[in-house]
Amino acid sequence: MLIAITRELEKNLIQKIADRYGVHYETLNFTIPPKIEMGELALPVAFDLARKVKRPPAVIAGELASDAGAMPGIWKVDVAGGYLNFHLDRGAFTLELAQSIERQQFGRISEPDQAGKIIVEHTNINPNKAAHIGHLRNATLGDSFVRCLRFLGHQVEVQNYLDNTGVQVADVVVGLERMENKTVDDLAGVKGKFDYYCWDVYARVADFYQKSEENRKLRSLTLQAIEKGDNSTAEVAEHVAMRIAKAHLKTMARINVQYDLLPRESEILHLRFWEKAYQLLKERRSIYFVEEGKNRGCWVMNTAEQAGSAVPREEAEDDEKIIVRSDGTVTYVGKDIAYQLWKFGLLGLDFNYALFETGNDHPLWITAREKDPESTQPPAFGHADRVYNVIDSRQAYLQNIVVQGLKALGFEKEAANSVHFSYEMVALTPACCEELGFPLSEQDRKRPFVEVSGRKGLGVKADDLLDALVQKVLTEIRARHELPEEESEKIARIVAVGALRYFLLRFARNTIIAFDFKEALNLDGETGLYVQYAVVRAKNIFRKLLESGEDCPKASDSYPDLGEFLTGNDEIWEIVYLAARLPEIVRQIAQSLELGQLCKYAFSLAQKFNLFYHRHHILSETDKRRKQNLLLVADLVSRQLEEALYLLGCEVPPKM
RNA sequence: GCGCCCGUAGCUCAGUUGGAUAGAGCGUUUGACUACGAAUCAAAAGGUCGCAAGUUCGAGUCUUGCCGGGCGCACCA
Repeated sequence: MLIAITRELEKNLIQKIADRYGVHYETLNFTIPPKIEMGELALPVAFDLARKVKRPPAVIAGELASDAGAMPGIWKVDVAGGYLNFHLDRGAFTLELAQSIERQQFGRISEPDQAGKIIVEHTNINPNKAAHIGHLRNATLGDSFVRCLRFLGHQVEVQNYLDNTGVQVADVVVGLERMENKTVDDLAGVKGKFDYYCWDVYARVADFYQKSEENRKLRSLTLQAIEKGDNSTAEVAEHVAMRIAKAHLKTMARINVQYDLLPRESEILHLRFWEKAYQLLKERRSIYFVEEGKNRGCWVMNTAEQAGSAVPREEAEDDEKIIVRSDGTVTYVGKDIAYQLWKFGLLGLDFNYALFETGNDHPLWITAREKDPESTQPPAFGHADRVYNVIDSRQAYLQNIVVQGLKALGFEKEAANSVHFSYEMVALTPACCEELGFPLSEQDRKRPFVEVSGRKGLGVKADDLLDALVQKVLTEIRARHELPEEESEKIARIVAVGALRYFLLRFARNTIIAFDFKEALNLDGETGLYVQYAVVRAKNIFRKLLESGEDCPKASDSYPDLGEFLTGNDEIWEIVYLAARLPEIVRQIAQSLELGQLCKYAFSLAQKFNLFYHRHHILSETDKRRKQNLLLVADLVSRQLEEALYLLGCEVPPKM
């Protein structure tokens, strides 16, 4: 809606500028004036034109203002300095917004900006230990991004890749089989949180490897046994990977994260995805065999900007990334290239699929080795036009190689549409490490943060953090309300998840989150809870209104003096205008991938609403028309806030 | 050594493709519940945007150099 008005305005002005000055712009950059009294949209184009036509900006702005006066949706235009400031028709705009919200459109225009299917891959936790806070950041970023894309009308498929045959799983299997002497049957009998159990085992494997060369050899022997299949070690690996994957899904379900498909590495191997990709890479000469030097016997990809025979061997070596090892096994990057090709439908192969039981109503599929004749028809997976891989920034180098692989194969368009959704890690503050009972070296204690390490068992487990949050919220609820325990717990869960997701999403992607319990468990100030509370307050107004037998206003009702009311109330109009900007914010996020912008938006809208709530006591308002206007505003703000919360993956509790 | 990222209030962080007076939260100080529930609101104090040049109508934002910190650059993923 707002976007439509802006586009219309842009189109008209570009034309007017061309007619009057003979200067042609492709786009115009609208900004927002510092104060709402100055208007809703500002355009500094006169500064730029001033240079081009050699006349003062204020004069140019004045001329454009008179041209732009009679445009649809624009009430008036004025000039300040060299800025062109546009004022919207407040009453008409507000009613249109209210109607759009009532249609569940939230003020957006209906068509997506670009058609085509989008795949978002996120979470991707190695299924060998419990999920930690770093994984939560990945999953919340990925999940909220998916929600935003779907809000904009895109078709999105969410994939959570399971590296069920990798080194990390092998390490835990070594620990279980060789250190703990466990068989599959023993493991099946392990009660309690299996992912926690493996967390501890995994943390001890490093020491086990340190002890002897023989122990270290077990790693590759185990890995080979897993890849080969049909043996007891492979069975243990299968048990571990799937059981832990289920634990991860359960953890993620707690924070409202769901997936459409679980592609497994084992299928990429068994269904020979890699062999197909290997063949393609060799045919197109994207990789080559090295006869001598340190990479002797390997198939490598040259990652230099301009590779050529002119470069001496020793230098070329530094730019080579090994894709196939000298023992003939493929590296992770190789498998990832195959997987990425499949995502775009370029591999000419497909997985088999089976439904995966999750206990919730969202259907989840998993790749399977064999076709299941009994299974219902799976949806058409893959064949994306655009792919986002949510992976932390330390893997930027590898993501680049995958994209280079696509380019080398001639898939330029797909390479350009492969996006590394990069974000920085969650680390621990030194204080947090000590709280967890981890001794730190003198050097580490001086550092701003300490990296989470699964190998050392150093990290805050996702479920533990959530439990701590739920407990904290629960004590707050008990102090405020007398409710049945079950209801308190339900509210506590919603509030805790809101707080957690908001906390993880509010930072910019390339900000390292130095995790600290005090900060993460904080429930004051800029938190998800604050936004939830604003909605709860708004809903209380409408609940009371209904209880007293009055009707809630509808967008289709008549509001005879709404325009006048808003013209006389800049503060209230400012709230409405901010509420209308939700789709614009979401559209920005589709570009910037910065979910923090949505947090900031929701928070500032909630802040303005709380002030509004404080200043205008609606239910006791005696002027009927004024009351109706206030109710309309409260309603539309509350609904936009609820939608923003939904996009952040947060729910609204019935009370708090 | 090469590549990428970050230095903004006491602390934790925002700051759209360069735009109008650099913003939030926490913490500190002070005030507001007989109200749609105060998990709230109001007010105050707090800044050489790491340093120095440059680009231009305009720089926290772009360029270069320097200082300080982080992350990559495996026949691991």
